[in-house]
Order: sequence, then C-alpha cells, then structure tokens
Amino acid sequence: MARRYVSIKEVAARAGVSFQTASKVLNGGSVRVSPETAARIVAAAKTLGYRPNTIARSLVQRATGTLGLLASDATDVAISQFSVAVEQAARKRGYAVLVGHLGGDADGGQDGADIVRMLIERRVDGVIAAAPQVEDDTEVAELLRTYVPAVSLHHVPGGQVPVIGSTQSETGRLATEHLISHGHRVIGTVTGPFRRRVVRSRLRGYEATLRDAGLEPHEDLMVEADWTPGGGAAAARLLLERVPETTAVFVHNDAMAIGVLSAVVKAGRRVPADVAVVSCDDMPFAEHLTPGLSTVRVPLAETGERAVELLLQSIEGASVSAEPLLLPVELIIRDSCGGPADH
Amino acid sequence: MARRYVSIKEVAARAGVSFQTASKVLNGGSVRVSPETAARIVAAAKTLGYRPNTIARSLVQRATGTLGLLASDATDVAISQFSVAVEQAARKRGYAVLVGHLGGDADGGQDGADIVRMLIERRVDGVIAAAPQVEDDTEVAELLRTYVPAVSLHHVPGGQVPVIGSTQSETGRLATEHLISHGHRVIGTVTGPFRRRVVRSRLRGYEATLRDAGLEPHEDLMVEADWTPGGGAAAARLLLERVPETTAVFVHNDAMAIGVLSAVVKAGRRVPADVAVVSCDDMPFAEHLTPGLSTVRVPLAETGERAVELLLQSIEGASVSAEPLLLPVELIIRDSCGGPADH
DNA sequence: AATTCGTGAGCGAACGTTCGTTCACCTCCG
DNA sequence: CGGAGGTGAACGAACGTTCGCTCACGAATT
Repeated sequence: MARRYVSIKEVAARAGVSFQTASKVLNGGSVRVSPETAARIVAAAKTLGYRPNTIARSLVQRATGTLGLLASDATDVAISQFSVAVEQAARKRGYAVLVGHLGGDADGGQDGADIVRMLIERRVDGVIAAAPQVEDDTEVAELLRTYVPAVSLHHVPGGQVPVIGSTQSETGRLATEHLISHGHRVIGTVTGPFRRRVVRSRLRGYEATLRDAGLEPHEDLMVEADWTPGGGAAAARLLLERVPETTAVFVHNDAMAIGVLSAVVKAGRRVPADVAVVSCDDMPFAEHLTPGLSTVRVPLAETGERAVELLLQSIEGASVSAEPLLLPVELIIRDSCGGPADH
Repeated sequence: MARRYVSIKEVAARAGVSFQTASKVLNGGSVRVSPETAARIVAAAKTLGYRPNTIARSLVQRATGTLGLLASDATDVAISQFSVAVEQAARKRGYAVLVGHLGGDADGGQDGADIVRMLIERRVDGVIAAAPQVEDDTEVAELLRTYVPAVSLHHVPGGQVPVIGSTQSETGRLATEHLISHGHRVIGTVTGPFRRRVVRSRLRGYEATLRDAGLEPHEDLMVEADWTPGGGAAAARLLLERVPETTAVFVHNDAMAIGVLSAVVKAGRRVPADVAVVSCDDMPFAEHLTPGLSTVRVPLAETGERAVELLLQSIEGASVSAEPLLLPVELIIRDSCGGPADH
C-alpha cells in the first residue's frame, strides 16, 4: 500500500548530481560522465528501487513503444495463436502490446471503433487488426487510415492499410482437390459466416475446383456455421440430412471440424470410410483428434511475426506495398480424409 | 504518412480560448463554461480531428488506466479464455490491458521478471498474474509485492499478493469419486508437470479419494505430461503399457484429454466401455469430442472477471484478504465416463 | 450607491522524462 | 603565460495534459 515510485530527481539528489545527468546514465545513451559518478548514480538508483517512467519518456519522445492489437474474441483458438505470436514477436523487438477483444460476432463488431479509438488515445505506435468483424467497418478503416500505422489480417474498406494473410482461395482448392482425388463426387462444406471474405474466398476455391472436375457446386452442399464446435456439429447434421449422399466435407476451421466429426459419427457413419473430412488451420490438437484430422495448415504464428515486422517497417516510415502479403498454405494429410490420394 | 496528432492547444487556439479551458470542456468534468464557447471548442476539436493524449494525462494523474497481464503462453486454450475474460472485464470498467506471454515451460519462465518489469515501467495500475511458471519465482513475487497492486491465479512465494482460483483438490476429488462410483478400481491419472501446485493439489484430491475408498494410490498410475494433446497421448500410452488393467483415467486438462482419447482408441480399447475418462476445464470443444468429454468445469471466464474486480479494489486501496478466493468447480457428466453414476 | 456573490474564463505550476546547449574547469601546447 | 581544446556536468525548454487559484465583470442584495 501507499506505494510511490521514486523519480529520477530523487535518485539524482541522493547521488549529488543534476537529474539530467542521472537520466543520461540510467536511460540515455552517450554517457560523457566519469565512471565514478556513474557508479554513484547507479548505486543510488538501486538502493532507492528506481524504475524509469516510460510514460514521461513517451511524452517527450512522441512514441510509446506499444503496439495495439484489435482481435476478435480470441476464444477462437486460431486468433489466440496469432495474438501470442504477435506479442512475442513485438516484445522481442522492444514493443509491448495493448489488446482489445471484440465481443462475439453477434453484436456486429459494434465496438471495433471504440477499441481503436482507445488504442489511438493511448498513442500506440501502430495497430494490428485481426478481426474479421471489421472487414466492412468503414469507421474503423477511417481511423486506421488517418491516425496510426496499421496492418490488417483482413480486408480494410477503402484500402491504404497493408493487408497480410494467406491465400484463402488456395485453401479451398487444396482441400477440395484432395477430396476429389479420392474419388468423392458429393462434397459438402461447412463454412464460417458467408459475409466474411475469408469464407467467400475459400468457397471460391472450392467451387472452382469442383467445376474444374466437372462437378456442379450446389447450394444445399454449403452450410453456414459460426466457427464453433457446436455450430459445426449442427451444420454437419443439417448437411447430412439435406444431402444424405454426401461422402466428403470441407470444413472451414478445426474448431468446427471437432463438431463435424462428432456429428458424423453420431449420424451412424464412419470417418473417413463413409464421410471424409478435410479442414483448415492445423491447430495443435488436430493431429490428436479421432481420427487424426487432415487439414490445410494456415501459418498463424508466422503470420503474426510477419505482421509485426511489416508494421514496424511502416512505423519507421517505409511505404509498404498495397498488395496483400500472402503466406503459403499447405495440406496436411492425416486420417480423416482417407490418407494420401491413391490415383 | 507524416501523421501528427493535434494537441489541445491547437484546438484552443482555433476556438479562441485558453488551452486549459478547452481541456475542461473536452476531457474534464465540471464545466463552468458557457454553452456557446463549449460548442465552439467541440466544433474545433472535431474539425481538427483532436484525440486526447492519455499519455500526458497519465503523467499528471499518476494513473494509466491500464492493467498488466502476465500470462503463460496462451496457446494454452484455458489461459486464453481467461485472458479474454480479463480484457473484456477490464475494458468494461475503463481499463485497457497490456499483455506479456511467457515462453514455453521449457525456458523456465526466465523472462517472467522481465515482463513484470516492463509492465511496471509502463506504470500499469495493477497486474494480474496467470502463469503457473512463476509459482516459485521469487523475483517476480518481490516485484509484485513492492511496486504494484497485483492479483495472482497461482501461489506467490512470500505471500502478500491476493490469490484467486478454484478449489483444485476438489477437482481431483470430484473426478475420482465419480469414477469410483462407476465401479472402477484401477484409476490412472495423466497430470500436468508435477512441480506445479495445481497439479499437486489435484493429485492430493485424487489420492485422498482413492484412500477413502480403500484403494491405495500407486506411482505407476500417475503419469506426468505437459498440458498438450501430444503429451497427453504419450502419457496415456505409457500408462496403459505400465498398468494394462487400468479402466479409468483422470486427466488434468481438456487439451491432454484429446490426446488421451485418441491414444486409448489407438490402443484398441473403447471409451468409456474399456477405459473411462474424466478431465478438467470444460473448454467449449469438450462437449463435441467423440465421445463427449466428461470434465470438471473450471470457471475461467468468471475467474477472470473476479480477478479484475479484486485487483480494482486493491488499486483503490481496499486491503484484500490474504485467504485465496476460491470459486467452485462442477463435474459435467457426458459420455466419456460412462454417464451418470449408477449406484 | 456600496457591497456581495456568482459566473465565465485565464493562468501558473506540476507530472517525469529527453534533448540540445551552455558552462566551468583542467590540460596541453606554442 | 595566454589561449585553444577537451572533458564532465549543469541547465533550460519542451512534451500535452490536469488541477487549483485568480481575476474581471455584471447582477443581485443591502
């Protein structure tokens, strides 16, 4: 209780020097101070328990060494993987991370702009947006454009904010191609919310691949869900009911895949013998589901790191490409799809 | 590029008032200003795109409105659930959250103190520690004790830091009792790292319950793992190999349970018919595993909220109880344990 | 007509730093 | 022995706010 931080002035007084000199020794760079005084200052700082006040420092330097992270409710494992990667990459480079999580998809990302404003008022040096909900939030876009360097994982209406991500249509293509190569002809898909770009891109990949193989995509085969295991289970039930001939499912994330696997089994079918499943993400648990989940690996941790790098460059004034920086995805074959293709 | 924030002085100049008056209107409380001037100031702020600088505000108010969160690598789903809850609870009360994630358990939590120092230098108003790795880190403990109000989810060596959590021994007891009530006599357990207090508490509950039922706990039945699905799978394999008579397993978290389920099945046994499984946490996916995972629900989101409340009280100077605040746990019965007890 | 009061606004100081400049003193050199 | 040069440290200003006090002015009260 009654804790008080000691300021550099008190340290200086104790060491018998001006506070500016103490500042040079304790925090500043080029020293121009005799070893003895320096030692005296350091000793004083130590016995008083001095901790530099970065708030004051930020004020004069006009930089906080802090990055803001706008994340969608990171109960979503994928997002949380990404956030951790971002924070660790940032800290390695001397930056701290201030987070704001949006509420569920339900409230329409209403508070995205509030969070960004909060970050701006706290004068973060840059913002990383990782929230599909803001894909079409023009208010957020406008704030990011005009106030602070930013990088987004998702499309930003109006542009001018660098985007980083993965080739999502490729994700849909890889999964679908693999299922086709196993001889499947009735391939359903359990997706995230249709209005998300990720979802539409993946669907584009899925549909194009089907057409390339001479199969006509059908509405009944595409079931919208909400990224959660429960949603995935419900969607799978619906799919099998609407199109009982379905022999394969492409699921848009691993969390939903958990639910899909369980729903398929509960419907009395075997995976992969009766229904093959391929998903997206490759979360750490995917390998250990029963059966092992085949999934298109999205390099979330790497994306986080690259996002930080990109943002830091942009903070340092480098002008960054308008073209999205896309990291490659990779199909990881396990058991749920029936193993390696056999053609 | 070349973005510059406009300060309140520029707003004031444009509105033709002193900057202190502008401050009163835009950020301050009690107004004492005529409606017309107020309107003029607000208008000027709007056209200039003024955003208050909380850095400067923090400096004079000696409070940042920011909470620090020291979290263990939140790739762990449970921790990430907790962090999200903390951040949302904090923001609801006007606080932002600055996070620091420790590296894997491997590097011994070496950087825990670094993170806390970083938080302190950024002058967070309080710190929430959610990292088992720091359970016996005296340096972190000392920092928390002397510099900043804090609340921890785990024991803090030397005390004086309020602790919040769940009754962990109860967790072990509930799970074990339920398995015994199903008639199981050879009950193994797949645990987190032995050196963690959570683990030891749960083991205490497990052993005590076995003894109460006249069963002698045996070392071979307790297998240490690392909280991950992969670790859980390996541990389960080892357990079934060492004690093939095992008919039930108590797993220390849902992530490992995923691996345990898969390892049991791969060993040619059925869950729950041959081997019953009960776990801890109740993550959103637990319900949707195959079979549905019975698990002792740990109220992580609620714990996060309570942690924030407790911390805020402590920041406001309330002296808080030395006794850990423990939230109740609850056994959720699904299929992996064989359903409700039938005695 | 003299005094009090309230209202609207200005002003100085402080928060804890960093940064660039100035200053005092000593040594060395011609 | 006088000035140049170098070294160690002090000093003033600024960063963008909040907070408490002062001040001018007009209306209301005596």
